[in-house]
Amino acid sequence: MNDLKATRPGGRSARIQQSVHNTVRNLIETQGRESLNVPLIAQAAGVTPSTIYRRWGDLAQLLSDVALERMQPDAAPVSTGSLRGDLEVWIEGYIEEMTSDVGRTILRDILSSPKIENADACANYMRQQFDIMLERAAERGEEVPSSDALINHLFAPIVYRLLFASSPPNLAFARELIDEMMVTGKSCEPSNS
Amino acid sequence: MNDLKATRPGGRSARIQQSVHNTVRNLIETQGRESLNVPLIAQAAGVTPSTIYRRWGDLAQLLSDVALERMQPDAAPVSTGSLRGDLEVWIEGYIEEMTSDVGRTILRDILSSPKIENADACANYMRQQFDIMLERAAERGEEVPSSDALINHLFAPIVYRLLFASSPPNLAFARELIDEMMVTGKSCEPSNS
DNA sequence: CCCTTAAAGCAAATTATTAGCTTTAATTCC
DNA sequence: GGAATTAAAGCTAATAATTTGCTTTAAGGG
Repeated sequence: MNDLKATRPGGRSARIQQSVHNTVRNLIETQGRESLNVPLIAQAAGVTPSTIYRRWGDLAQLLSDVALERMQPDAAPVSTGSLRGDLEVWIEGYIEEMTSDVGRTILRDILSSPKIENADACANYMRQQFDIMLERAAERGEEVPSSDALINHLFAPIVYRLLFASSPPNLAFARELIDEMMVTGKSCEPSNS
Repeated sequence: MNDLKATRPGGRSARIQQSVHNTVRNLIETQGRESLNVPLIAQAAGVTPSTIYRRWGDLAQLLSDVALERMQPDAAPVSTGSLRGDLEVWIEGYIEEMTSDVGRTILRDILSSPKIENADACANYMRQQFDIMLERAAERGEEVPSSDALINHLFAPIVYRLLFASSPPNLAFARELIDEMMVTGKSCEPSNS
């Protein structure tokens, strides 16, 4: 289910990865993210600190991995019968989840790893969700924008504000972006080839 | 020039802040950002480590401050006689600067502070640049989009890809966004009130 | 089953960070 | 202008985090 490309993924390694990930999530819940450090996590997870340092390198990388796991969709987007409806429901859920301090921290944690892999994986998760909605709409015969258009003009502005704005994006903002989206720029979008 | 809201900004404090900031920039140039740590910076800057810990809290905050300083525009955008031209030149410069590994790291560093202030300040710098271009265009009598529209549909997609895409945005991508921008959605944009 | 080896445990050495106290120098108040 | 005041830096000792070398465990392959 996860990025277990480890050379020896059987049993113990996977067990420890799970244990550490779960421990981090629990500690974030109970103690808050600010107070986390490697020795604390190690003790709570019942492993030795050097295990964490050797597998993840540092706290930032571990938090990034845990945050990425949280961004992985657990289901296909709710189907409402129209692209517009699908987008509204999905974006509503996304904004609800991500405008909290916890949510914004998740995004930052993903980006705080020096490796770009996690950020890229996160973007791909989101794109997949959009693609499902677009494919459904296309099957219904709706005239649909490209997934690039969706990302450029709907998703990117929301993420930009989540990351950079002192006041997070709200539902009204998202709905206006959807409105524009459904009127203009259905296709012929840049694909950054 | 900077966020010197310190209660005692005279002489020494400012000197030390400058010295530390300069040292960080130099060390990033010469040693690379990965190898940086607080004791190293302190020694190179000729201060004691506890000074850095007390003023900045930790390395992430210091790097965030230095990165923010780099994002501060040193001049008004080049004036070309048209909004489109201004945008093209400015975005071209921005992309050239930010698509390098160093550039992308600057953005991430700004976001890696737990305080959102620096990210907000960064967004404001950029908005000011756009506002200058828009005001010029309005004075010339051009029909102009809102700065929100510019941020949502031109700048946000570029930043999104800088942060999340394994392959960074290129000039062609930016030009296509500008093209769309100049044709559709001149006004009535969401302002996230 | 045994052999090989990736990954975990353990402990010592190193390095980073914090905290208490002293000193310096910027600001304030005569 | 010259003390008095105090924010911020320096210094050092204590504490905590990280790295490293070696040992042990257990997964994967003959």
